[in-house]
Amino acid sequence: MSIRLVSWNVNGLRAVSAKPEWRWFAENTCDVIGLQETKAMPEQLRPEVASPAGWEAHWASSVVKKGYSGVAVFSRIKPLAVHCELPQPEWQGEGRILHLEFEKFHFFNGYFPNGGAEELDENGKPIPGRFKRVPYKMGFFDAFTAYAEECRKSKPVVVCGDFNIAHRAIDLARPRQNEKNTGFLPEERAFLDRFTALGYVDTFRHVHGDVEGRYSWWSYKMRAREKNVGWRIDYFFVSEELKPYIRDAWIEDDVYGSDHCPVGLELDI
Amino acid sequence: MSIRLVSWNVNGLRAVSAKPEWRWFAENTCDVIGLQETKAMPEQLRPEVASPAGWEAHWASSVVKKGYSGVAVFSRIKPLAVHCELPQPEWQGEGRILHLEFEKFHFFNGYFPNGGAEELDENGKPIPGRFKRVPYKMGFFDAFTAYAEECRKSKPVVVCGDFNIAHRAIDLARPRQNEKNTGFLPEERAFLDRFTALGYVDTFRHVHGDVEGRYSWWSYKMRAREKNVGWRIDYFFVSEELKPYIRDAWIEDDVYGSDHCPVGLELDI
DNA sequence: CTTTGCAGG
DNA sequence: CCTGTAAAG
Repeated sequence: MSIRLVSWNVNGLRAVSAKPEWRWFAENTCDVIGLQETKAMPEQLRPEVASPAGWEAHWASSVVKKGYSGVAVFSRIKPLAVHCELPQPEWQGEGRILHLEFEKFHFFNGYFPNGGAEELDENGKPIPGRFKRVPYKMGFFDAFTAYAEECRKSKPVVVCGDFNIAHRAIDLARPRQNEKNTGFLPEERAFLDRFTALGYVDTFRHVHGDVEGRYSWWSYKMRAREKNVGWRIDYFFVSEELKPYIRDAWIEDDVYGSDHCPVGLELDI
Repeated sequence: MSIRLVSWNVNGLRAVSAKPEWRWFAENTCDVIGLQETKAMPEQLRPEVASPAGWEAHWASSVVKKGYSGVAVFSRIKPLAVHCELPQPEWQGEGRILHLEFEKFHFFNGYFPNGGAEELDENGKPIPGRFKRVPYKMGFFDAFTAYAEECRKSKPVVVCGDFNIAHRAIDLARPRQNEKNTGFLPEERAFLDRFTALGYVDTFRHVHGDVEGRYSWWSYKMRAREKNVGWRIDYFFVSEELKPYIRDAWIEDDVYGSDHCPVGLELDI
């Protein structure tokens, strides 16, 4: 027995679900699908997208700004409980977290904040290395980690989604050029150091070791994807109690339709 | 000897000039082309669009809002003088009028104001028949007429462009349904009554009489164009001194690429 | 570069 | 419905 889970930042579910690439969903044989950046309320989608037969669908949508952020989880397994967003109002409203409690583990689907644009000084010139939303991003990660740790007291944890951080130099094509760009800032990388030190295992690295050139996001600019100038910022982490049960972890970089590709995890269970 | 002039509301010159339909321009054998709703500054266009070889180009662009309104005139004949906008500052800034003085006549290319959306009452409900910009539209027409009459003292006048008014019931497919819609309001139609009473001749009607079903604009909604549910709101008027010289006037309703089609005039001269 | 939102027509 | 804009990624 095994359970297969996949995660995909779709960059607009209305757009993706109108493309031929959306057959990815119909052809998918996994048990749980976490989507990020849905940028839509379910009622804005065709019924077969919002409520596909054979799946239970859950949504967390942005209420602070429409067409922004948003996550969804489709599951063939009925969860014991479902929670939208983090517990504190401070971190609610952008539709970033769905928490499904399954029999054997807590499952989190997260669209973690982007660091945003560089801050501008009084003269309107960008301040190198200072990004508008990095403080919010770091606070969000801390709040998430505290909640995950709390949940982990009852059973193991699986976290997937777009972390908007490449952990190590090996996780992006151009590490040196990006040391002062959000997504690879020292303080962002340090969060993933702390997170993994708590016992959250990067399942792709666990399975594939230090393989190079495997990414999950490519800028739409400069034909980055055809040159594989990418970043690995989409992850499946499991709390280390589940490490013995990791059967496989992968990156579906043959799937197009978004600037991200799906990533997956299979657990023996 | 004759001179041929055409007028086209392109609904975005950047968009049209990227479509195959823009071959209309390259294949055009006329002497003067007036465009409306260019929605662009010439420097935003490819050089062969902004400054086509063999033509003199003139532009009046909106300075109050970018990507809005805007007119252009391409001429194979060098004008004696060129004036942008109406003389009074009150009616300037939206890029609506180009006035080229030729040897035998004053030529005006106009994008006359749209009546806008219905005004809302205190409860946010639309007030039937009350449109936000109809007062501005009527003021603009009066200012234009005064200017044209002033110019007409020195030589005859040719006026083309999008008037955003259907003159008579015969000039739109659904007159009854539109009696309370801007474009066919009594006060708008009354302006064209006054304008023609001053001696400005609707050249299409002069040539074709009361022919029905010939329109120059179709809503993009409801497949109006394939059903020919249109309006004739694009005109060539000439002051009656030129009436003996009208050789032809036409509507190029086989030209696609905009919600309007071109209209044309040939004068013996 | 791409997806959203929105104004304007 | 289509063209522009802007914000966000």
